[in-house]
Amino acid sequence: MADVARLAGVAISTVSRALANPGRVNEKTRAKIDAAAKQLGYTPNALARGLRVGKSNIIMIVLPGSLYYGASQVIPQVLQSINKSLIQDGYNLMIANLGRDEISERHILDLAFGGTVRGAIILSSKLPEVDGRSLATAGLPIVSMLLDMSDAGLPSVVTNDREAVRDVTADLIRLGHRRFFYLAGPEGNYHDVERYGGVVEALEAAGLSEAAVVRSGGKLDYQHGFDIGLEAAEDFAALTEKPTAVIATSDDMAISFMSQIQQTGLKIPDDLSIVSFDGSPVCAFCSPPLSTIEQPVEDMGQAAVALLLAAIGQAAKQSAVCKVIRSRLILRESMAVPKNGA
Amino acid sequence: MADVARLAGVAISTVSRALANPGRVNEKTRAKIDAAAKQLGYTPNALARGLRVGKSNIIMIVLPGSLYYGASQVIPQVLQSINKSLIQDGYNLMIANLGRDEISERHILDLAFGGTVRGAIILSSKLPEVDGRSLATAGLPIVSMLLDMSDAGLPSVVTNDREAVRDVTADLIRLGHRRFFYLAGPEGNYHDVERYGGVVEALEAAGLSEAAVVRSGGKLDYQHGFDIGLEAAEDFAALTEKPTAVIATSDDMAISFMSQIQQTGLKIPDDLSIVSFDGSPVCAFCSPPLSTIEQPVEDMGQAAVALLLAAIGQAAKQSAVCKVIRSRLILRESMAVPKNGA
DNA sequence: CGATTTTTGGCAAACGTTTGCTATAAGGCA
DNA sequence: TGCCTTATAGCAAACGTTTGCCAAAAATCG
Repeated sequence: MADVARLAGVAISTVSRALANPGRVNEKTRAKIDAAAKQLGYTPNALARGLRVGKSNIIMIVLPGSLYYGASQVIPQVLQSINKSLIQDGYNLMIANLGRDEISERHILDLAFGGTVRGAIILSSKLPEVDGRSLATAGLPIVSMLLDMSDAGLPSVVTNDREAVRDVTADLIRLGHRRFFYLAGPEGNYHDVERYGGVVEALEAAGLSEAAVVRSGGKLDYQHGFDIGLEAAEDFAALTEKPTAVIATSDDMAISFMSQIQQTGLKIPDDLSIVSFDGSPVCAFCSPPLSTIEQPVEDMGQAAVALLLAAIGQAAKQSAVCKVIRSRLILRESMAVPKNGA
Repeated sequence: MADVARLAGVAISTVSRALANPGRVNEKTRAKIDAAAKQLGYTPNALARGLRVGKSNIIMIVLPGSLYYGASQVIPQVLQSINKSLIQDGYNLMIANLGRDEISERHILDLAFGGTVRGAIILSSKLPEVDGRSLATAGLPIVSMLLDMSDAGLPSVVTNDREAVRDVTADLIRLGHRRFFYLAGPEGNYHDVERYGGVVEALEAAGLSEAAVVRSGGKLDYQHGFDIGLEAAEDFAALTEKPTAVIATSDDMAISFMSQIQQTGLKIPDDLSIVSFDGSPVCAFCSPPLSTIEQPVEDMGQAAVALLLAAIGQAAKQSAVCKVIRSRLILRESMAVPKNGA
């Protein structure tokens, strides 16, 4: 920086002000300084700035291992949209994987308490906590994505899962379906609770009882979506009275389930309608094309960043809001009026 | 840190030595210091350390936008395996998207020249370069992944694409196929050159001419894989003399192509065999299940990290090696002896 | 017990910025 | 010219570490 100052013929403090602050310096000298910096190929040292200012420009995204697999593309899309939004405000994105091991937790806490990161976006239900240090008490702005954790004081961005699944169940009822098969994610999981709740609400609204839906799965995590579908196909085969509509909580489940069930001779959608979650592009090319509820992850990413930057902006912690992004049903041929049987 | 020193009853310099360096302090006092640090919930400030030591512990991964889409899961798997490997050595992973815009390039250069990152793993064919600053001259250890850039002096990790596609083409020839349809990625792209080259090599080895293969695509980037497959289906329909085997350079292409082509009444694999690239899990559940050449991205990630850490370790730049990870053909029903026609 | 080695204390400089301060310089206005 | 406003210079402290140095203390050894 001293070199730049010398070349531009100004003081070192002026260079600093020109480069960091916006309006504190005359436009003419700023131009001179910029030119000098460019000529020298000078780039301010981010570590030094961060140290001096007491805050970094790095945001960390906490990803549970379970999100990594499957055709749904949520991870890449989330990362891309979040990174894009962050960059516009001069922030960088750092990845932090959260596993079941204490090491990954400790690692995340080190990042938080060590001043490396300025804020966090978490896609996990659990906040790392070990040895008395907890991410919740790190004094770090945090927003939760995918899961509503506004009760715990974290601003959150979620989709209207419950409503979406309620609507699509109502659609199925309207088509004439009366018996349902529900492919569950991990038991007790936020998404599973919401989605199953939506099914039940729709049933009740139509005067049907919860007995109209058979649950399958619930043991495996979403990352084993394909396996869940396969097991569900076995469960389905064992049923004496077959449901006519399937509601799957991920595209992976739906795809493997459908593939398996078709080999037993069942026709989709004539014998069985299927709808699932996530909006994976590949669903369009299944046979038959699969109806799916799109997760607007890009919008969610943007919203999460907006919330986080707002939280960074204001010192005092506001009350936690929960922003709901509407998901969208992509209707394809896998959903139809039940033709055979019943 | 001063607090920790006081509580442990030692000097501040001893605390520093105990926490940062390994062997410079007695085991007993180190334990005392660790206990004090834990009790106080102390975490060393990474920015300050980085500033003082002159190097950060952050590695940046440069991702081109084109990699983000599709069912192939390369991005998540690469990120996960790289991050996992890095953490074991105390490094963190930062994401840097490389678009076609100058802004993203400038951003990456700022990270490199501003001392934020210690090294980079790039999955892009182009090194950011603007205003005389270039990533190549940032004095940063860099390794290239997916693309062989050892000619340009970058240690690289790639798969044996050419060989893999040569082998599978030879398999197809052995099954009796004589006319081929090749779904290309972007023209001139490293992968496309390698893979197409493999096809031609296999043809020549079997005494067939390059005329035995019809190319389709080449205009769109891999991120539009599904579209490429759809267009290819049109191209295929227009052919008077139909090939009996398809070699697709991504699973996305193969999936949409197969879906489309089946609607014209063609049977797979009886009328047409298909094999593709990437090893997406979803291929197992296509109808028929799709043969695909698995990209061992996790191994590649590990290897890339190993290479990078080695480069960081030794000050002087060694000659650039190119590490080849073997890919694996997952054989499924989409490849068979041509039954009809011919 | 004295000699030697290992460990620690204490000090201070350094890393590259930012920022508050005062003082000087430049420019505009009456 | 004198006064006021605005812009910059120059200085110095601060951010939280690491690290070289030397001296002091402790441990080890013969």
